[in-house]
Amino acid sequence: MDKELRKKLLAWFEKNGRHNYPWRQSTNLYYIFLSEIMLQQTQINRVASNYFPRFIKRFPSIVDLANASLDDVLALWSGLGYYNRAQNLHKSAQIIVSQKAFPTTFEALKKLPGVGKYTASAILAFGLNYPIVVIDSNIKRLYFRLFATTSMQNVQQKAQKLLDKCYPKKYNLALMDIGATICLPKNPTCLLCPLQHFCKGKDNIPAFTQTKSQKKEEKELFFSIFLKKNQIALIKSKEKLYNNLLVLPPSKEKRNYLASFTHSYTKYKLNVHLYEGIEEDQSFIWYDLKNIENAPIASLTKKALQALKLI
DNA sequence: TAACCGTGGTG
DNA sequence: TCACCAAGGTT
Repeated sequence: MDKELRKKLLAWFEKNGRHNYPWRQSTNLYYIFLSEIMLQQTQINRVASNYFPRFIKRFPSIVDLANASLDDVLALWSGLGYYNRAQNLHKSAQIIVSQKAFPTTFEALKKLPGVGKYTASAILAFGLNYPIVVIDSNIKRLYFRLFATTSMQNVQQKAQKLLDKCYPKKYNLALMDIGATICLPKNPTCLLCPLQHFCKGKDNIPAFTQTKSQKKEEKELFFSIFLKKNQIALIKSKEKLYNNLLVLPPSKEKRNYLASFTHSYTKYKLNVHLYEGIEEDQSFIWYDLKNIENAPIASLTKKALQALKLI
């Protein structure tokens, strides 16, 4: 039974797998590593069409990345979100270069900052064709339905048994691609699925589908705008949010109102208000507006500058 | 362990 | 329009 499933899976993958992404056509561990970090909780097309090629062009090798400044890495990451990933990517690159070899064991990979259980196993399976079970959210959803369970322990056991130890890379990529294109969270297209005859949960999809709903929380944010000779005052954030990025200074006194806009992320719905700055601070970093494309800033900051028609 | 970390696409 | 969500990790 398992053998037949694997055969169907591989046949489907050869024909229908998403083979065109650049990191899939390479065995360069740096490419695999970079793509895995970038793809965490991020839409694949944004990575494929923009950020991945941009990074490879600017930092062709892991040595180039390790030697770059954090500001340059954050600037290149600007707009992609979850900026700790960029900082951990940078740190990990430095660790790997200092060790003079790319780690090739699960334990060594998982020690790298920003590399968890999923990423470590993905690098082993996709980069080294190492026989290991890979479980991301796509594969988890697929396994829940295939095995008709909602227990991760159950999934781990059954997945270990099902794993194709001859073709682990293709096997895991196939499951991921089916999860991403067929076994969707809502309205999966079971009729197109090569595993439909093996799927124990296909007649009761909702029972084996986890949903995460979170209540929105509205927040008001106030920032100060200081302008001087086509330069704007920014500060280096030391908060968890946007840590080490350049952000607008917070506004305490609210006198000369300039503009407002909204910005949403995870459970937060932000109402952002911009006021004319009053008192300058020594911590200000005066940044050339015409060079803002190369700045380590978040989308929120860019939106503010756009609301003021400064960029 | 549950909360937190971003953003833009999508139906 | 807006809730959901996308190759998770850290604390």
